[in-house]
Amino acid sequence: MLALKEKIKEAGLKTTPQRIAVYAAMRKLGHACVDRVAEEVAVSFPSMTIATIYNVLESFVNSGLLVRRFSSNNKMYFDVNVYEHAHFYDTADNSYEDFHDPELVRMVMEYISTRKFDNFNIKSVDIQLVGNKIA
Amino acid sequence: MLALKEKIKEAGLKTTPQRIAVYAAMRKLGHACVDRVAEEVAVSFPSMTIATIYNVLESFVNSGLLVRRFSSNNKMYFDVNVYEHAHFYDTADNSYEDFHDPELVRMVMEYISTRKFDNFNIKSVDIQLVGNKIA
DNA sequence: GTGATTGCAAATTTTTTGCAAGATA
DNA sequence: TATCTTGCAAAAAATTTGCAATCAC
Repeated sequence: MLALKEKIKEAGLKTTPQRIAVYAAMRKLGHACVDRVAEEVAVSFPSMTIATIYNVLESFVNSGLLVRRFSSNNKMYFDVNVYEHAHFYDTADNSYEDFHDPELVRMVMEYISTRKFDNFNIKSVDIQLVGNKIA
Repeated sequence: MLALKEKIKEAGLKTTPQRIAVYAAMRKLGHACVDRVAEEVAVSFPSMTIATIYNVLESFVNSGLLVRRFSSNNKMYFDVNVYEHAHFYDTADNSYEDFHDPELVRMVMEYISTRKFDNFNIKSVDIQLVGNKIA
């Protein structure tokens, strides 16, 4: 529990019980949409409102504690791992799974760097392996 | 205009004026969200309702005339180019631009194919170069 | 003619907003 | 204590639904 507070403080945010609860939920979930976070938070903090969850998630994104993910179901998703990495994306349930493969990211970044894009400033590269979990 | 009808028929769909208008709009726009399509369609077909636009877009996705794109602003986006290709994604205005580079896609696919994923069936790979257009 | 498609209106889902009350540093 | 954060309630934005009327083949 201390590590959670530390991370929030480190990010330059005040450590409120609500923020701790949301960050703990994200630590547990890894990737999640808002209602999934709400569901998880409700276990230990049922009085927390959905507006606060939105507030907290946004403050986390703005301070670099979470990153938003790309989705194809018109909902916000967040990732607790903020370093650049690839993902599996399951189109059946819109879930993510990390694909930890620094070599792949490095290879793509290196390839990109050989190209000149004078009309676009690339900040990151997002790679998703799209498909479905095998039952 | 004939090519549009042909494509729709080819996809196994009845060629209604509404579908032609939506497909023409997508051909012009390349990538678009629903309200952008509606705006474009309204020029030539102002009586068309938003529900029909959703219907048509969905029928197009189901029949392979369009593909959905991943976005980070909780809205549906569609791509008129259905073959696999990478994109620039501008986080400032949530716009896409094609990054036609078959070599990149091939390289990543080849790299992926050297890995065994026995719990995930990969259908496609989505690569987005995330950043901002330079003014 | 028949089944698919459209239009409409209402509902649902997801996200945002404004502001008063409360908590943190 | 001053400022930031939370809770609430309402609104806005985006998508979906049901059904009757219309259209394409």
